[in-house]
Amino acid sequence: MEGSQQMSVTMKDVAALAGVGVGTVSRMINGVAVKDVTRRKVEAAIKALDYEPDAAARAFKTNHSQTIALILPTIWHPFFSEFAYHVEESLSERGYKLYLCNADGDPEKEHDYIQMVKQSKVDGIIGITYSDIDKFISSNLPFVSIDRHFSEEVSYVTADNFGGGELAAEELQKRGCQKLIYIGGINPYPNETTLRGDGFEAYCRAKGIDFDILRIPEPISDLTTPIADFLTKNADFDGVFCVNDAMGMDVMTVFKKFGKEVLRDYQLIGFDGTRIDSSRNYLVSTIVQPKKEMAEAAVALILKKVAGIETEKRVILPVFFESAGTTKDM
Amino acid sequence: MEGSQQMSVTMKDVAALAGVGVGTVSRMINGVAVKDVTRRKVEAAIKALDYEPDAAARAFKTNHSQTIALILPTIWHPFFSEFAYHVEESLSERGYKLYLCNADGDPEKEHDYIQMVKQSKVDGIIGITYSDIDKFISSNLPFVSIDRHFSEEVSYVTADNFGGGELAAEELQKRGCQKLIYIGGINPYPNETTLRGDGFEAYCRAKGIDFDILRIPEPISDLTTPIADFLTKNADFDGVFCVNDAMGMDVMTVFKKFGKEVLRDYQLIGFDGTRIDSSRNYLVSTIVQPKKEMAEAAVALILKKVAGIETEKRVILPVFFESAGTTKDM
DNA sequence: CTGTTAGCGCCTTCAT
DNA sequence: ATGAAGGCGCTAACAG
Repeated sequence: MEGSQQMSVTMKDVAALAGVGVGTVSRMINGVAVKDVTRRKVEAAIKALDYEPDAAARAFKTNHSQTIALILPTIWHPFFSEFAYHVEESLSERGYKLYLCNADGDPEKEHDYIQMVKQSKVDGIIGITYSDIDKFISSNLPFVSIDRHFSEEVSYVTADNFGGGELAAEELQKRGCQKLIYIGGINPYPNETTLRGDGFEAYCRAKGIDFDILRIPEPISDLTTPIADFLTKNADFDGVFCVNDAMGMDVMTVFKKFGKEVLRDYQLIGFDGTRIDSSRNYLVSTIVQPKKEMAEAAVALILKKVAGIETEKRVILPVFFESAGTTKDM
Repeated sequence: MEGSQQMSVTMKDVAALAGVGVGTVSRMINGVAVKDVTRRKVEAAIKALDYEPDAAARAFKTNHSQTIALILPTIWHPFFSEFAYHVEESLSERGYKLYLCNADGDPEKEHDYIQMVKQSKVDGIIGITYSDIDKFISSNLPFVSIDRHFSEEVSYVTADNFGGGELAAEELQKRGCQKLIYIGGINPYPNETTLRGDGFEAYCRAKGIDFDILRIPEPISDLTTPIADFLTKNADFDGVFCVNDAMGMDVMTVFKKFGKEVLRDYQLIGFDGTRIDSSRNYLVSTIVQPKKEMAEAAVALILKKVAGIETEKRVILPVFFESAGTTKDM
């Protein structure tokens, strides 16, 4: 680091020092063909002046900010933070920046955010939204949705939720469970997670497995009451599949109140593949969503759209099972 | 939503329709006093045209992007993601956007990021960096550090780590522990977390409590070996304090291999206050860092600096204890 | 209080 | 392949 320049040095300064026109410098920066001797002169000037292109000016001029907005319910949740981690990594490798937007599941906040990022000339949006947002997305702003099917215009990336539900039922069955139950939420905005229960149900029916389903209306403030109700009619289960890991952990806590211990009285499988760290174990046995692959697929899609390239309408990625202490070893 | 305009409408269009000069429109947007009748005309025109100011143009012109960059090791970690959540919330309330930067603890990536965000005219940086980064921060870019003391120029926000260490020892003692141990890491870049062990040690000495300390060099790839070594000399402990919750969970796993069960054979307190969700329980008994308050303090500091206001050099926030299943009830 | 105007740094024709 | 010049949308300084 030499002396820190007071005023920022512009392309004009570089051009002057190199004895060329600003157009030439601009072309160089943008990787357009330039004669070799010229290139060297300009490069020397850039280094001498410690010139850095002004990203704000370029964004202004080109209407491209090299920025993608990620809108999600809350980064404070392992699934979203892991997903966001991979999105950010993938974007930064390509020279893109990331706006982080927590919408808290609030449609109004989501709308405000979309307005805000539109004004900021973001190049595109990756969104995990559980509310009805599609009408706010103008068709000319590239948008990729996660876990949510919008109109025909919008591409989306999702894990194989239906297959994951089937897989969960199968893994419980393989471990000797006789009576399975599924516990999930239900809310007015349909989303792909509903398919987890559907897959579970389909598998049970196909294989003739005894099962039952509990869908609790969201938002869920109290889990104890609905579960207590449910247990009066279904106390004999020995295998539990929950719509996600967090629910699974809560369910275990509630079951314990009713004298049911995991492993001793039942086995449990969650969904997501939640862990607090890349090097640590899953919190419960779980159907793992391939978050890294999903993130990379989302980034690939959005950048294609930014570039004006036609993309596939949807990407469905496979899930897999990981045992982690709430199912028996085989 | 009316028809979507093809071309973006500019201030000039608004001015023309309202029959005023562009300066007037600009002033209005920026909240400068305007005569009431004029204001109404302009507001009408804005609504009629569905005008939105171009944030990129403003950033270009003013050199302020209303954006703060948050640089942290990885968002994929509950402490950072909770912290980031509150930072984002606090910023968005004030009309600021947030660039999320995962540096992975890599000094070079941190450096690249600082370059990148400088070019993008971010207004300031909030950084949680565990590497030696201060030399890259030019003094004219507002910077607030978390958990890390840099030069005199840089303000920082931190929890009371020393007091937290004392508190952990006290809570273990109150619960009847006779022989305490501390387990933490140690690395060449000094940071505030070291104070947790120091506070623990100070309390034990002051109260005449039997204790021992294990500091494992980072990065820690294997916890079993150092703990096995340590246990040969210190098998009789009944209270454990870990530098953070994640370490605490790992330590419990290792102890189990050696036949030591938490609660039965020892009690354990971690640090951070890790939970996967705002409505869920802590993963272990823990010294909770007030992440929301820390985030708000960091935002307040950085925005003051952006505004050119003198700020306090450091903010130290109090911690508190929360029991969650790895300590006995009292 | 308000209209007019000069750029901010860069990209992009348009000639050359 | 390159230099010159216009203008992106906005703010701020200046005149009125």
